[in-house]
Amino acid sequence: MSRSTRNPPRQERSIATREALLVGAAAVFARMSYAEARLRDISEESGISEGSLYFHFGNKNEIAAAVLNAQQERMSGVLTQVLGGPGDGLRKLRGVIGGLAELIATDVIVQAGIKLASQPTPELASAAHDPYVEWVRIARTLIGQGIDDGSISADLDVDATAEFLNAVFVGEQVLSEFADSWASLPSRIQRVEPFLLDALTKAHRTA
Amino acid sequence: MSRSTRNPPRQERSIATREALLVGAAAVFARMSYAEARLRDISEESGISEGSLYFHFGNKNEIAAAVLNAQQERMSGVLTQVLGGPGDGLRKLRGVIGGLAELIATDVIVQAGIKLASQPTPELASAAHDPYVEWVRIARTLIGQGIDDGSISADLDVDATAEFLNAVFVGEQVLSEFADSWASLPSRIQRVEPFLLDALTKAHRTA
Amino acid sequence: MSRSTRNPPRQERSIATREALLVGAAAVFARMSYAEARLRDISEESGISEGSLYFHFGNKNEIAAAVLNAQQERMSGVLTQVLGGPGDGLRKLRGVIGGLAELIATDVIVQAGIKLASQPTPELASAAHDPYVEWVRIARTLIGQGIDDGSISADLDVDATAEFLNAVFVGEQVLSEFADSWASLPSRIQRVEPFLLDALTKAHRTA
Amino acid sequence: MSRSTRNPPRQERSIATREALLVGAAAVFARMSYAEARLRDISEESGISEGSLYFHFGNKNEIAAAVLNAQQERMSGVLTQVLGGPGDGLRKLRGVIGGLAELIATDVIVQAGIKLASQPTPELASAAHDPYVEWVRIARTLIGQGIDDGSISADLDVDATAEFLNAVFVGEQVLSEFADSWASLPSRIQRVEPFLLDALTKAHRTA
DNA sequence: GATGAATGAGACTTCATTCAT
DNA sequence: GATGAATGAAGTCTCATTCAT
Repeated sequence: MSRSTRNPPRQERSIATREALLVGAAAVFARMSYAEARLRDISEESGISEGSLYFHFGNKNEIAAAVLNAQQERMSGVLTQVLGGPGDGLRKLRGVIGGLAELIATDVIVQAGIKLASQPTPELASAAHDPYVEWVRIARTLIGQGIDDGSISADLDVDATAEFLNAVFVGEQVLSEFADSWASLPSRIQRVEPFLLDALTKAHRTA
Repeated sequence: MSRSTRNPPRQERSIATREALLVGAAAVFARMSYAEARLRDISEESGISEGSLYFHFGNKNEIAAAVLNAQQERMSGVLTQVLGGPGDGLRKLRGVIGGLAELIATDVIVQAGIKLASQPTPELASAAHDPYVEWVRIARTLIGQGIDDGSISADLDVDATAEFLNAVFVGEQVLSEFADSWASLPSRIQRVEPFLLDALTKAHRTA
Repeated sequence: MSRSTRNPPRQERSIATREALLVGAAAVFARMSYAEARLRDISEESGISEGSLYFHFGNKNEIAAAVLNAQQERMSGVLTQVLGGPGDGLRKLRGVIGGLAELIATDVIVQAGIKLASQPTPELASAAHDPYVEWVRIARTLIGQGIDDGSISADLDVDATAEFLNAVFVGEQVLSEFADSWASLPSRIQRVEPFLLDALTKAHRTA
Repeated sequence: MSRSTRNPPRQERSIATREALLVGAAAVFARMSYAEARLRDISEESGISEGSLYFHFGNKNEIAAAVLNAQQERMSGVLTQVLGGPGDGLRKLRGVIGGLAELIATDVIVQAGIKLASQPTPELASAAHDPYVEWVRIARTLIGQGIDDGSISADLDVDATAEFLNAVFVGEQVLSEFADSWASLPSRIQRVEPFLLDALTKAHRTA
């Protein structure tokens, strides 16, 4: 029996340990606040000892930072994929929203990132807010693109519309969190989608 | 100067101490999570000793519960006032949203309640969610009323519309919190109000 | 209506308060250790506020000292009465033991004193042990007297016999305390009395 | 010098730490009440940090419970040894008393157990009283045995005699504790042994 | 690389004591 | 004389972090 099939080489083992810690930490941060989460919880959730945690991460703050980085990567993955795909501005915008909702509903690392963002340690504030900033930037771009290609109503204020979309999206996230069921996010989004479509495509009444 | 003018009687003094603790605690809970907040922070913020805190409240959890109760009362005050006032369903709905936004923007106790609601201790969960439940119930009522009196489009799904309004409202709260400025909430609401009006009054496209 | 019938004059009122505190404190010290007993317990037991306690006694230690003094007085009362009465040495010895057992069974202040003696603060050590010292001194005296008047066996070692009696007496106190029923002390003493009588009156085998 | 001789392996080290805490705690509980004993005292006495205490025991109460368990084991050890040895009922009874007195005089864990028994926390009450119950049960058995084999006077009431022996034994424990010298217990027992022998072997006068 | 065990800073809470009314 | 209210010192316990094996 070769060692590599039964016992992975050190480097691989180490990577697997790190990954287990990351996922375990995400599971913990997804269900309680950063301050409430104890390293012991992460250790139990991941099956890795607390001591090992300090081999892979500098301290509690850094493991949260690593979760946020992983979240950023996964969200970027979805965004990149949708943006590179076919369709007009409106279609892409709906695709982005749906894709992110799907991701949030299923990926514990993204869920953890969202919870961490609502109560950031000063050191984490920037990492926690970056994903939101990126998503809003992309929403703005796609609205502009949609106005150009005619799929979105031309009389819209781009900034106000982006903020509006963001508010709905963030609000639904919080509400699904309250309901203790991130899984409900996609169906929630579907339920309010008619309102979003109306807002984006119908002529807009001035206040 | 008579003694009585300088030192208020015991009973008043005690009530004032309790109030100072409540407001101080709210200020602390409004800027950090329940778990992060130390009794020492509350003591320093309120100018009342930690020992006294335990004369007025049973423990840390109970002072948070008291903040949530105070929040509930203040929100009910606004809701009652608007609901008892004049106007059709749509007007009242806008009044309620505006009134709550104004309250949230200015009242530290309400702000603290909102933050506490996003990371409730099991014991606090119910108290923390009650204000949301009440607000949504009222939104539903007013939408129905608006449909009856013709101020709101008749083809709307009452539940979906209430959820949509709630999502926007909750989302704007979170965004203003992220921006470290609750004060921005009323203007944020104003900025998205055209979208809300459209959604409530224009004929609604079926998904 | 004269004040004195409805509201006792200050001095009497004060004495009554002090007495209530003393009895209340005894009731508390009789059921828990000095360190466990809280001033609040004494206040609740006696119906007198904690603040008042500091008008009548200097601090927690002094109220325990006052309980011990009161115990001393009551035990002396019993001893004096029996010693001044009729009878030979043996009869008086039995009278003292029975009298003290009766007192311990019924008087909460004496019970408190006994418990305090088993865990004395340094400041209380002397006051707590005095009653025991006095009782043993009297036992020795009475044994000597009994030997002289022929009611007690002449070949006894006075000191060893006094220690033996003391051990039995102290042991029965502890056992009735364990049984959570000081009231059982007199019947316990009666049950072992034959052994005591034998020990005091029969010729004694040398070890 | 090889490393292995200087630092014992983890498992041994851990056991040694637990033992040090147990003995240190016993030393503390032997000289002050459970409520007076501070974790800091135990830490200083044992040379182990307070934090470590919570690695080995759940809380202050559990460490006292562990002391009581250890006491139980040691007393059982002595009892088993004497009971399995040679001799008639009287001889074994004297052996048990002497053996226990010796143990109490020298073993700080047993001393601590005795003090804890006099002021038990509700949770500890049962564990604290068990050793007494066992000792009395064995005394009863041996008295019966002694009556059967003729070494103890046949006209004795077994229960009353056991109670009497227990009272003397408990009383001497308390008295040696008062004298701040558990070491005096064996000689105290020796001093009153003639009375015990008389009580057990001479014909018994009815009350 | 991994981990069991140890540590100390600091959190929440209790309680004897004081003081203005 | 009596008391409600306030205080701060000190106690128990938790937990991020370290280190020898």
